[in-house]
Amino acid sequence: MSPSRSVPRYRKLYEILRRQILDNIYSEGDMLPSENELCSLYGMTRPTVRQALANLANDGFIKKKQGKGSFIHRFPREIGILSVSGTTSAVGDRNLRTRIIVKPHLIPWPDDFMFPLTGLEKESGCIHMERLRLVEKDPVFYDISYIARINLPRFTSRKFEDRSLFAILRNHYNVEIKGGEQRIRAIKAPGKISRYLRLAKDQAVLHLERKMETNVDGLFLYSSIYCNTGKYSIFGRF
Amino acid sequence: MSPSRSVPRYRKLYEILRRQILDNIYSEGDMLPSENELCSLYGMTRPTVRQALANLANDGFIKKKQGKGSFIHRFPREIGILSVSGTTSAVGDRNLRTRIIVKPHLIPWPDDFMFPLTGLEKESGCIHMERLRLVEKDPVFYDISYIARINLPRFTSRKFEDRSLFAILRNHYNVEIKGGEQRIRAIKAPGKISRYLRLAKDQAVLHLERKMETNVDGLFLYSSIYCNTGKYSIFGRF
DNA sequence: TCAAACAACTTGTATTTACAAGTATATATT
DNA sequence: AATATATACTTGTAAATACAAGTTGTTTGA
Repeated sequence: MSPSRSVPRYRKLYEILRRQILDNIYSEGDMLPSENELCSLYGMTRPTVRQALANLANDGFIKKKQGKGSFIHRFPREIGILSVSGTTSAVGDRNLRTRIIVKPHLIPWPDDFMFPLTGLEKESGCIHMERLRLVEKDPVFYDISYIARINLPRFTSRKFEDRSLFAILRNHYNVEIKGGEQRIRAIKAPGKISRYLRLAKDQAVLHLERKMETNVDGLFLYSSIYCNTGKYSIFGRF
Repeated sequence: MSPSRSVPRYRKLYEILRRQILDNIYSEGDMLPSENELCSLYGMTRPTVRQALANLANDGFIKKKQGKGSFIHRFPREIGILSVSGTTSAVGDRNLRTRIIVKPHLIPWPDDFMFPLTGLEKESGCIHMERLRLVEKDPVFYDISYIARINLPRFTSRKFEDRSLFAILRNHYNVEIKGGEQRIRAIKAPGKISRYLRLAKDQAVLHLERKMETNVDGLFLYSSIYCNTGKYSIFGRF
């Protein structure tokens, strides 16, 4: 009956305000309506409103000041070095394009994988893909992804050209990244990657090995990312 | 009169549980007492207990499962790549020592500083220090710090040998890191730093430029960190 | 024996109420 | 006019209460 089947009210208010902030309804430093105003606007009580605001503050969309109000903070905090939405937001607003180097296909897991795997993951097989990401036509990231084939029907036949891997996982499979861990090194890139990134002789790259947890139990995403930081540097908030 | 002058009750419970977790009272995966048990144990109501638990979950100390309970999660999420407590927790439990290369002293701000500065910062002058950090006797980090001299009396005369810069700021000046931003590159280190880090010829290092926000209005901490990732890699959770 | 239903736990959501504490403005006082 | 003071806002903390929803073990029934 109710169109809101089991979506909490504080969550709905969170989404509404988040949408408004992302759509530039407010500008940097603007004050949100006060908690009491939000209460009457959306017909809920202060604890509910406060939970929504706490989440927004936690995600870096607003900053709260006792006695004053809640203020817009333009740049939401990112998770990890690169944003959860993939590498997209890490390089700002610049034009970012993706070239598939190796289309998603099933392989056996590599022998000495960068992270230990569970039994379930080993049994499920591994979806592997490699993508080159270009910023303003300069190759900047070489991204090697590994995903266990757990509840991902028809995954290898999807088109990955435009939208990011994360967007597809989120929209078609309701998979969301919850957190993860990563190792970072400055190393020399392998020859093949070195050519794709058009590296100078002896030029080092930034190498990330990441394991990402999802909301799906037992499903993790792995990626090995090589970054050419010669022209663009990786930027992140925390 | 009350020894708890203005420290909220949920915060106290947070500190108690955090201390217990850090002191290994529980082991990985253990269940915390239920919310109702915590209520009667510490004489507070569920909303108060829940606020403490929410903060713990947010900091990565526990994971909550509806219908089951709150479970210990050994590794708290870090802020940024390296932990807020400095580089200490980024390399795990290994023996980490600090050598002061350049003692804290007042300098004019560098001309082309890595981040834009406010007028107040420029007027206040800059405390500068350089430290070499060794993991198991291997030099791994070369850390150059810059702090505006805002409300930091007798700062340059303190001893920085043992405790970290962050510990001193926290304990003596009530300065806490709230967030920040950083740029990361893989580059060749300058000669001097290359020698301190005992780098091989042409070996690249990871270079971080960080700006950290604090709870003090207008006070930011800046650091430029060079990491030798040849032997140890930087590990982080998010 | 097996399976469904129930009961007893857990955390999640939400309301209502109250007061404390920080901030800014208007007002009265000197 | 300058300075206190009151006031009306804001967010912060905390209680008491109620029910929803997920999990687990037990009891009941076939």
